[in-house]
Amino acid sequence: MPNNFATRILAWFDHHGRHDLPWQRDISPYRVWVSEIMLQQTQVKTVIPFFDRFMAAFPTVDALAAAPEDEVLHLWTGLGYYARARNLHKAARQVCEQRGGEFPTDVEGLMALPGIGRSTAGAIVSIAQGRRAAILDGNVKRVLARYHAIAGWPGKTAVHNALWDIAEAYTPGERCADYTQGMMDLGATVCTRSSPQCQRCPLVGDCAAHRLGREGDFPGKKPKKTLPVRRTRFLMLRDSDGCAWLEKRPSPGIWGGLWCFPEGEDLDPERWCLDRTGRKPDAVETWPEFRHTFSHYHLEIVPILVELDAKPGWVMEADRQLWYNVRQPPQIGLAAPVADLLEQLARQGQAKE
DNA sequence: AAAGCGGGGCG
DNA sequence: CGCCCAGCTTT
Repeated sequence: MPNNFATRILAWFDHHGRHDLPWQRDISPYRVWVSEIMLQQTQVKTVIPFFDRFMAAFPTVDALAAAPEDEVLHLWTGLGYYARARNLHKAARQVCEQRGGEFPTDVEGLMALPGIGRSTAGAIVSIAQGRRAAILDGNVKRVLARYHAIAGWPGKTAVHNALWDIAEAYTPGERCADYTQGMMDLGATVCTRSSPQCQRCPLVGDCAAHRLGREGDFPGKKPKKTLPVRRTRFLMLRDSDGCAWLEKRPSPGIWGGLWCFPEGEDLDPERWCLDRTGRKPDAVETWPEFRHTFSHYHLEIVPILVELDAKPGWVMEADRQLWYNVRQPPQIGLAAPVADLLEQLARQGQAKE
């Protein structure tokens, strides 16, 4: 017999939960896994088109495992947190090579795969495999922190552990998949970060935060700190064919595995061009600086367009350097500001024609 | 423009 | 444990 808490969540889910999300069709561990990885740090509305494109390209874990990493990152371009894509790809290869394409069926086995932690493992076990397992994503954290008025920022180990204990206690053995989906839906649509719709909440009668009139105080805020600012130059070398020079970033690291312009704070475009091509640039144009913000610093980027009237004949390292043809874009992963600048270069090229 | 979101890896 | 990893939405 489910506990009272779970009973209310389930009854609410039946009438008000989301039942038509793309990953709720043709449920499988693979589809739930991909959706859960994409949903880390990213909202449902943003994920849906990426999920659909990803599934069309890689319908099975075998298809994903067989794909080149560049293609996986290409389909992740714009979604962010690219380590998620690299881990997804690595895990797919592990599942295929070491387990014949079968996913582990328990939380511990799933957590051994790169990119899968306790919560994501719980989601796969409960939603895809229909067995009892707890999750604790941002939505569930918010619901539980408010319901029990748990003080403190969940990033602190003590708060985190307390929330996990509660999550485990409420997770029912029956209809665990619906309960898990229901908790996520409740957090996403009713128990929202700002302006929660408490009158529509099945837990309103017992919610400690609501009773105190302090919904906004839970969960506790992350201590804020001012982000440092770093500066860099992007050297956009363009040849006579309109192709741009890109280099693959080392992995791990910022934008690991993605393709980017040569970049550096002290990079001298004239010097760089002369050193690499043996000739001076035919035109140099400094574009307006813009800011790109990471989780831990701001990056002020100055793009510098360096034009060559010829096609340089130097030898490339094919694995990590390429000429990007804006008219026939290769299937590779691009850092968001790089994708943006390439698009501007393409538009500029069109205007000239 | 600034704040908030948020899970997993790693040292 | 604290820090490292983006990019989107909300305010």
